[in-house]
Amino acid sequence: MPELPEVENARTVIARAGLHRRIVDVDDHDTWVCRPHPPGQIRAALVDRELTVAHRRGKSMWCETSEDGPVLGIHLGMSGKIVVADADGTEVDGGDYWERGRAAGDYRYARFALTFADGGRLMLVDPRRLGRIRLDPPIEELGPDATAITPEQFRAMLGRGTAPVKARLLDQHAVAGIGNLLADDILWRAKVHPGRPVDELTTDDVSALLRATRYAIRTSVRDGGVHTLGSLKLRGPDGRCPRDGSPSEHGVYGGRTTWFCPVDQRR
DNA sequence: TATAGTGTTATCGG
DNA sequence: ACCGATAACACTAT
Repeated sequence: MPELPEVENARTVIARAGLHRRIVDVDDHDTWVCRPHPPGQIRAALVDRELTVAHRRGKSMWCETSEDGPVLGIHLGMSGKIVVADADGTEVDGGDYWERGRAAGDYRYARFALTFADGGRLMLVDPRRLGRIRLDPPIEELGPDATAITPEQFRAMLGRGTAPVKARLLDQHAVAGIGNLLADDILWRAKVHPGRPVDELTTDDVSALLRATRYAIRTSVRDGGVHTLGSLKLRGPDGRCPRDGSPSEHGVYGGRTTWFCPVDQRR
């Protein structure tokens, strides 16, 4: 269930195991995941080419292809994973990132796959089909990547409007790469209430939010996931604030369940 | 058995 | 036109 760190891991899986291999077949029959492309369109565009570079911005990935081919956009959605397997189905890379209880070689949720000349495959495995594969994705519509955002860009991103700050942090057009758990961690760390309208943030709030964003993104990427974030302790009916031990509260902001400390994070 | 969910986007309303 | 809220997508975990 990817946040930015897991997407970066997936990008490295592609970079390690999916580049410079001739594509001989493409399974693009899932027209929901591959929308708006009709079946066969992505296949026709990729067969006999290779992936040459794997990029990431926020939670979106894209690969350049050989011979001035199209760009292949990959988004993992909420349940997608990249798995590279050998011709016999043995996982070569990405296979350690998997839900419990799956039998080895069970690719029933592969929604898209590239087959290489040696029979190996690169798959988007995605039970919920919330992931997305498309040609020439509109990367330029994304905000600056959360790992590289400058203070000026950060201030501009929060800038105008009446949106709850949590909703703005989740807006991939404003800043790319902050998901629900990272947003809660950033707000908790900065001691800002998730429902505060962005145009009511003080200069100190903005500074604290920038520092918290830097910290949360850096440490979660370093740890390979968001599982080490302190704010996770806020979640659930028995959730408590790791700083002061007070019971957490929750609500919906920006359409997502939000857990916060009512003592630290006042309106 | 019922409900919520680490994401995005089309659509609707103000 | 801009901004924000909501539903939908399909399956799993609790």
